[in-house]
Amino acid sequence: MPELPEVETVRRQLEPVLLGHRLSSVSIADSRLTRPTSPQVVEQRLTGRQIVGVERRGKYLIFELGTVNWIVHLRMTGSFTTTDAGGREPETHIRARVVLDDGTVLRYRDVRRFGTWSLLDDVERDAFFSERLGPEPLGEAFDEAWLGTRLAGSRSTIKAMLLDQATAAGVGNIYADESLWRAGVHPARPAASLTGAEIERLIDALREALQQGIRRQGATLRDYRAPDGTNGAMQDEFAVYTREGEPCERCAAPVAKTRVAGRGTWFCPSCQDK
DNA sequence: CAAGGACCCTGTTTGC
DNA sequence: TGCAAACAGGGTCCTT
Repeated sequence: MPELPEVETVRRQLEPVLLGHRLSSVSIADSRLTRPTSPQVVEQRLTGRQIVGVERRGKYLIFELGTVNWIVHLRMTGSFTTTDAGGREPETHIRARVVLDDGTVLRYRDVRRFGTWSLLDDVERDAFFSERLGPEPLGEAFDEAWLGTRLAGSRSTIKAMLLDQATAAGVGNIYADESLWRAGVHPARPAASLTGAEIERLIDALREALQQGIRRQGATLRDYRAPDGTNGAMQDEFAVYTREGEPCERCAAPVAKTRVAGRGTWFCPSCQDK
């Protein structure tokens, strides 16, 4: 489940491979990928373009192609792999292939076919992001004033608010649970009940969890792979996520699993305040 | 109108 | 043991 750290890892690996190169050929094997646009139209519009930027916004990858932006969301099981790197990449569920002008082959794999590719010009892109994404949690705009205002006007749980991409772009199930544990806040707490001190702690906790995820090149639970084919290592450092029954490393109480905001949720029932 | 649920998918896990 | 049902979850759309 690629979240901000996983997508940022993908971006950092793809940037040096793609930047400055042209797309010699593009073939898309899954018509779902580009809906509602047809794969043929997207193939034709991508082919021959030069990649002048490789960016990320929330969980979206943005390949800047001059007059158009190729925007990719990996959703649950999407991944890019570059070949020539030993040919060890999986052969199943390849939904698209891109060949660069230097012969590099970029493969797009997506078992569950939830991922999306779209082409937007700069105006469309800005509108697309501004109407659904809040600030980058690692950026300056994500501060106590912003989060405090959002939480104060909410009647849902803090976990649901963290998962809302309009609160902080790029947070998913893993980093929501990990940051709430770091902050010592129970995931089912009403968002509006957090104190100023808790909001400050949560901002720091979220940033730390995301930065740790980036340092560890993301978390590989099942499908996620970096473009060079390697696994992330963040799953080895989870404090609570998927660790039901194991001792909390802060207070030794067993980690509990429950369901919050419709998602599997792991937390320490002893040191995350209800 | 905010909030919760269904849905899209397919491979894996669970439960009878 | 075998097989069907449940589950996983990001984002969108629909309902409450």
